[in-house]
Amino acid sequence: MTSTKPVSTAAAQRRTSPRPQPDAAGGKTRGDTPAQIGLLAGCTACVAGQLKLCAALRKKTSDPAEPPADTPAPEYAPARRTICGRREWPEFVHIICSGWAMTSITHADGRRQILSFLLPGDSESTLNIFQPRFGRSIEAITDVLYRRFKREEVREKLFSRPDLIETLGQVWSEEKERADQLAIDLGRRMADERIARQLLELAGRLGKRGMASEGSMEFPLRQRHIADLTGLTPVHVSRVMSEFQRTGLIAIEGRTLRILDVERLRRVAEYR
Amino acid sequence: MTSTKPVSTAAAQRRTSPRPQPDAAGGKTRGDTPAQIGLLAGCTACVAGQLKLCAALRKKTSDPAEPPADTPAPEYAPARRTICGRREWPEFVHIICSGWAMTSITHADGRRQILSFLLPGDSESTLNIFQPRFGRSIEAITDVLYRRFKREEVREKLFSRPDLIETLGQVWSEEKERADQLAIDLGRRMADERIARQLLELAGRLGKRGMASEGSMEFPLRQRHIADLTGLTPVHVSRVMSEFQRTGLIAIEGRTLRILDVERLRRVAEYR
DNA sequence: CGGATAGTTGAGTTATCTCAAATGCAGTGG
DNA sequence: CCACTGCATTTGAGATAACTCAACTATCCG
Repeated sequence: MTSTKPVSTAAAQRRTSPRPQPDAAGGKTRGDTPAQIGLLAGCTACVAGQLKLCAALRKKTSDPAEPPADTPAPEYAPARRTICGRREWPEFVHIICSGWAMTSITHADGRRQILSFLLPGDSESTLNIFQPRFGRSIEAITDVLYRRFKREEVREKLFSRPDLIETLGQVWSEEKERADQLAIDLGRRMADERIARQLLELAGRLGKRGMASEGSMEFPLRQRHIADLTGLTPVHVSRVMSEFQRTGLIAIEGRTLRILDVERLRRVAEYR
Repeated sequence: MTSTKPVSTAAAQRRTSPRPQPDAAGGKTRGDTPAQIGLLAGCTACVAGQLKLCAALRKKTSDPAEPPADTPAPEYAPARRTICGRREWPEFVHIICSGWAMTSITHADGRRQILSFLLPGDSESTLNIFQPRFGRSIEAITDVLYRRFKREEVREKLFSRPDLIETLGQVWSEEKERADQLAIDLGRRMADERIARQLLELAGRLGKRGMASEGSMEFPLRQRHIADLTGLTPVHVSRVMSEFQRTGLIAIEGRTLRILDVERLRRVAEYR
């Protein structure tokens, strides 16, 4: 891969996408730089996908007519920046507004396991609300906008608003489902299956957010990211993905990934 | 279990502990056979460890003086029996009263991943409360007593009792933590590390429940179980555990496992 | 242009798997 | 009480998926 064509980086492509639309869900954007406001268009994606945790937290009551209140303004993190370090006591619940991020755990000897990629609307883990843990870190993959909700405030809201619990339950559920699937992948699947599954999984999640069409999607991940998610080596990821491209399953150009043959990719993903 | 010695099955040992004490948290035991009542002493373990989900669900209000109500009676499942099949729509939230069980996912081709061992006080997954999923199954490892709470009722209670949310949050949190740790183990650790860690983990969980002392514990797991949890082959598990025994890390007699050298085992568990 | 990061490819290594055979042990039925 | 069956474990030998090391290329960015 890595075609010889003049190419397009993720950043470049993002800059060419439609302009601001001052945040469909009505959040405050005061104080943001123009670039940041541009990124905020991602909130549209949150609302489009059924990812309502952020929206739910931003309403003071369950009355949908009530104007948004006490919403933390989005904050900006450039690609690769650590949003919450592993030695940092997580005082906040983070929700991604736009861009890609990830949560991971890193060993003393450098081995790293990515637990999840975070897309717009995702939170690092609802676990954090009740019992924050050391050792996990949140890191921006692309440029990212995110909101930080104070843990204590979230807890208070939770106790006073039953509807929030329902929403939280959905989010929790999805989160746990993905964690379990990850465990199966890591424990009982071959490298090609793992990678195929993660590509399909990502395509699905992006699709829900209107961030993918016709099997074509932004793909800012380095092979190192895929390796650390799937428990493989970057070298091996390279071999497998090259093979996928050689056999016409997928195509990668610049930072765009296209799934050329979903059916066949699904077959790879499901049966060894 | 079911050893030749008249002794030391899980059930037998539990029966020798202080008498039924008609269930510390006050649950009804009417209708149980004597054997089942014997097993119920396990509830003591639940209460001893800070595993209060079951206890919390069994109270009608948050007032501790209120007598227990509408508690489902414990049900019995012999070893190996499937408690909730993977094609079964999980209408209930299951909580283990005594014995060992497990949740797992099995592929079409037979590969199986155990997601978690369930000890007294554990639930298959709080995920079930909000969005039950197909594909998972719950299976008894030893003889087991468990309670089935109707999902709908649990939900209702949840919305009306904020204190329950706090409890649930704790359980979530622990559950997710373990799921994440499992992912790291599977993705980024060697076989001996994985096994050592699981042994320590189990020792810890049993310890909290007063089911282990001096590093000695009931150990009803077949090597197949360990293999399916750690993503290894039974053959390889055998090799590693034999090595552990040969080098004096652990000792296994009948269905009892003793950790002989915690320090060294920890070192194996943490640094490759 | 130079330096850094990302990906590709080859060659040799290794952790773990597969297959297979042998042993032990528990439960069953005669 | 014994032969028989089935499961769990052990052990050996050979196979393989994935790893490591290393060199090379491509791409990005100042």
